[in-house]
Amino acid sequence: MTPETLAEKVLSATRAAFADLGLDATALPAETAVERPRNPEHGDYASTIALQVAKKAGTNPRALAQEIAARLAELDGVAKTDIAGPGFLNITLDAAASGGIAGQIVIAGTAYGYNESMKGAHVNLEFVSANPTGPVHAGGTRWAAVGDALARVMRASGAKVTSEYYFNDAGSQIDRFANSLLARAKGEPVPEDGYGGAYVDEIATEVLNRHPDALESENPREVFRVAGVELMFNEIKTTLADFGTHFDVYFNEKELHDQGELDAALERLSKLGHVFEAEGATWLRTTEFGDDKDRVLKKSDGSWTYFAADCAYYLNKRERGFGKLVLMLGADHHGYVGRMQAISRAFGDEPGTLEILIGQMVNLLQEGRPVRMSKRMGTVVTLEDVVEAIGVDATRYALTRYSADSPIDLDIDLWTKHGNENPVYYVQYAHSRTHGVLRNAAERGVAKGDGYDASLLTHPRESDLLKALAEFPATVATAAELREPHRVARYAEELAGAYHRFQHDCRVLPVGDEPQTPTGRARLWLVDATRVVLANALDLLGVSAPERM
RNA sequence: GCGCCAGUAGCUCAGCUGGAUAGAGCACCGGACUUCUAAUCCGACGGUCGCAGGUUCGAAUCCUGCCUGGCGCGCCA
Repeated sequence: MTPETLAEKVLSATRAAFADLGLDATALPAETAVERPRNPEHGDYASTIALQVAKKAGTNPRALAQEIAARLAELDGVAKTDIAGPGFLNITLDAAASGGIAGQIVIAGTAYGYNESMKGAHVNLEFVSANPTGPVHAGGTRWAAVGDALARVMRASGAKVTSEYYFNDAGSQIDRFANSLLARAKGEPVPEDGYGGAYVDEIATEVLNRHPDALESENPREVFRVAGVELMFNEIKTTLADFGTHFDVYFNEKELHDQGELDAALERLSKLGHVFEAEGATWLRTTEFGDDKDRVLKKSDGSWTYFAADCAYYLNKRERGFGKLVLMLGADHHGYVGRMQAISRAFGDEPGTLEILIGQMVNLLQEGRPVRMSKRMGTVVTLEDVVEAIGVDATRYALTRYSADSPIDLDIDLWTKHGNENPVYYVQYAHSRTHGVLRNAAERGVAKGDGYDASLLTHPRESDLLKALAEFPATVATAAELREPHRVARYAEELAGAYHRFQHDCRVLPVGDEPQTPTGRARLWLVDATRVVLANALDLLGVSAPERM
């Protein structure tokens, strides 16, 4: 029995109790969940439903819990029910009922964990979106990992997700980039407002390799701009691909200009009555929608602002049919939240149509000291640098195991350790151990068989492991709903721990020439189920699941 | 000044969107290798959940105020 089905049974038992007691059924929630009590004396699962609804229904929580418990106790699979404290409902399952999950998991395979909590949602998920003026830096790297994991987690929860990267290869940032390339190609220092760093030299050299006559051409700056942007962007794309992050759409701001979409957006906003002229410029009255100041769409010199393109891009996404737009920004851009939300409201969309996730900064530590980052000095830490230092798996894992709300101190020394202090190894090693057992079983001709007796899985380590395995779909659903993929990583660590403890205490394969026992066979199913779930969890994070380490 | 985020064990962080005695890893101390890979496991130590109020059967979690730290507040992109 899964926690989900048990929760449904708790709810229907409560409904039945309400009917029999003549209570008002409108006090009942649409759905409920059971939790795993920390204290094993409190059973396998606990429900607080009686505490939650008793007051609303005008009854005593303990008495109500008693009624619910009596009905639950009659169900197949429920071994025991108890009432504790003010009205906690503690439920103990039969070993056979909780052990069945292992077989279900093995059969479901890679599909286990899939849930439909976001079914029907059509999501546009935008992240990274760095302009091609330099390599992806540490902050962008965080989103490359978290955004990709979030896309996977949402898809595993039934949502249709398009991952998208928005960039501009024509703005003044790019001009400064082009000027920097040109200066370095001439052997001059980069301009005051230019970009420093070794990559600028490398790109400049590469442009010269491809266009040996670039400096003598009619418009050298233009040659460097076009070729430099292309080289830079290819490098970014390659780096992201090597990192395992895939984008469905690379969207260029230029397209909005070329298609006249800024004018269209302006017209739409004007018709809606949110645009006004002042000081020679055209403004959007974003303060009407909670922004702290109104924003300029068209400057007094007639040119568009970047904000105007944001409006057009928003409209473009909505017209492509997305009902939910998720935008991931670094904390250094959180000042945009107010105006971006105002765009959404100005177009008449419901609150919640646009969701903006803010990720805090990433600091790199080495030998306990912060690695100072400065674009000007060229000491910016890039995605490639981090990957080179600690590898793709460790980087992705390190960036996805923390809540986006909290700043990360990424300790290079810790994440390069091949030991249990490094969480990614802890999880991957658990996975590889399952393969080890299954490999040994195969070599010795010990078969898992077509079925097993779930009631034999009664060891505390076995029931802990089973309960952990059963939680996976709910973890994925919660991670998707809350946009918090770090929950999957934390879950994987918990599951890995439960497995390590199980394998330590519970012998799976026969010792020496002893025959295979029914318990051993049931355990083999449990090992296989753990293999499936660890692999699925790591896959959601984009981290590899090695069979040997 | 205003806004966003954070403050939980010595350190790094979880805490299942209000539940039972607040957890994990690291560090430190003490144990388990004749192994299914010890990249593991077990035990011990360690807390005024920033502070003060409030909401209720019940608060680390929700509300208000304050303190501390990070980030941000352009007709820049």
